[in-house]
Amino acid sequence: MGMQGTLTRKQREIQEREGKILELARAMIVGQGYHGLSMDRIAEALEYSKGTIYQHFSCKEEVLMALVNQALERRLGLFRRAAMFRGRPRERLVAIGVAAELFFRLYPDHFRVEHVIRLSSVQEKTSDERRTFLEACEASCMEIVAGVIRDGVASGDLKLPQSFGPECLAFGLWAITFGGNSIMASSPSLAKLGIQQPLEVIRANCNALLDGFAWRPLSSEIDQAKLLERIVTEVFPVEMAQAQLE
Amino acid sequence: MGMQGTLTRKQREIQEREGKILELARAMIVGQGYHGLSMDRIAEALEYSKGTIYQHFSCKEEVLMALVNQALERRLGLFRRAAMFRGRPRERLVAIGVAAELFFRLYPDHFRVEHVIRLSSVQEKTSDERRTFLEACEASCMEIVAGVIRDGVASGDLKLPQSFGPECLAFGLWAITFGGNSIMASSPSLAKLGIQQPLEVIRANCNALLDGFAWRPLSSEIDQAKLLERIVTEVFPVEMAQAQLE
DNA sequence: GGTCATTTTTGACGGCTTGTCAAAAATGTC
DNA sequence: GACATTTTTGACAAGCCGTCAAAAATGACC
Repeated sequence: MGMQGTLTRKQREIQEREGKILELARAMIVGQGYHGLSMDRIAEALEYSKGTIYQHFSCKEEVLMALVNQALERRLGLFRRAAMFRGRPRERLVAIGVAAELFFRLYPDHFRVEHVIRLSSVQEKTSDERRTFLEACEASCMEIVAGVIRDGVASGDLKLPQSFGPECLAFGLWAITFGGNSIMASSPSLAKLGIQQPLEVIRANCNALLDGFAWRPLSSEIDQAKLLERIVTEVFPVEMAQAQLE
Repeated sequence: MGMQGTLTRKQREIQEREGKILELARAMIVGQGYHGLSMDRIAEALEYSKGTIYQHFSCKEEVLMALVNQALERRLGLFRRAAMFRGRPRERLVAIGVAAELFFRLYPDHFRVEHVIRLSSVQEKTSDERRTFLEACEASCMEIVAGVIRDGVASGDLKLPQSFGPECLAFGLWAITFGGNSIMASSPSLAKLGIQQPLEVIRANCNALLDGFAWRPLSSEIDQAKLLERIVTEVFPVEMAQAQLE
């Protein structure tokens, strides 16, 4: 039997099946939460036996973790592109903020899945490999943001207090966006609390946080609408078109 | 049979048992996550039959929701006390920040439980009563914070941009603290990412956010150590002693 | 004390889940 | 076509949730 690429037909078949499993698993989680993810039902729906499914993933948690890895990888890609935006450091950081927002709007399923895993007890049963991948993604994201912040300091636009490293500010932005998105996803009555456009509010709060460190140019010194326009057209033209449709 | 208070002996017994169930359930969740919470094992450990447990809570989710209600009530209490701190509005807000931090440090189990419920699909199966209680707690917390912010605006210390209500700022603070705590609880390698003292970092970021809106007095104009000292001794003397011991 | 309606408790049960593993089927090589 | 290897299968053990008829405890009344 001839080789095509480096994989046999069988191996390709198996890879394809793994994709189908993950696809279905994500739909299950998004539809009915982690509780709704059932290995039995995956097997039934895909018309394989349970044993076959367990050949791919040694347990339920492993399936979830694989989904999370996909999600983190995807976001990391958006961050990487955003960080390459041509502009002053603070503007590049805004671009990363747009990336985070796009991730949430475009792939809510991915965010949902990430949200689920932030209960340890799930992580504990997963393989070292996937766990270290997760840590690596987290570290990379952090590094991208901290890098831009360092650029800001280097360019003289920003001066951070003693004992408050770039990572600390990166953590603050991370906390706002992750926390904000989490609350959005889990507190359906936000509008009743007076928050009509949570994503815009998150963006404004991030801006205020940066203003708090007097990072130049201040948000008031920037034409926000114009900047967003530039970011979208230069970095995320395709994604934004997609987001518009929803 | 005489009455004592307004409850019969039996009714008191039942109430006590409910307490024990919740206590045990919390320990299970904290120890092994939501997945580790088992009605069967509760019944076994408490030496009652399952039916009896189900007399108290109609399903697993209801148990979890009861725990969350306890937690939210507790935090709301801390917030209420903090908001009564005597000082300028911005200082009162710092007091609320201390309350949030204390809640996290003193009752990590409660936070953990709250964290678990922020995956919907759990909420869906719970009773209306408990769900509305949760919403009410959330609304009260929001109202307390927004109230202090309004005081800041009224006193002239703070000027918010058009179309950015007090609730929006409250949401920002909520997002930072909830997001920060969530990340802390689920990302054990924070130190590797350069965050040694996450709680202090959260506090600093909150301060920066307020500085971003130029809320007077700015954090640089305040003797932070002294202010914290005052808050602790005036509002949370007991709690702080407890926190110290850990 | 004894009777009896009401409340409370019990645990076997059905139906679902995860994860295992020996046996069966498919595959590929010679 | 025979044989070694890989892949798939599905019955199985063990665990879970939630139900419900039957059993036990309670308490009011005589």
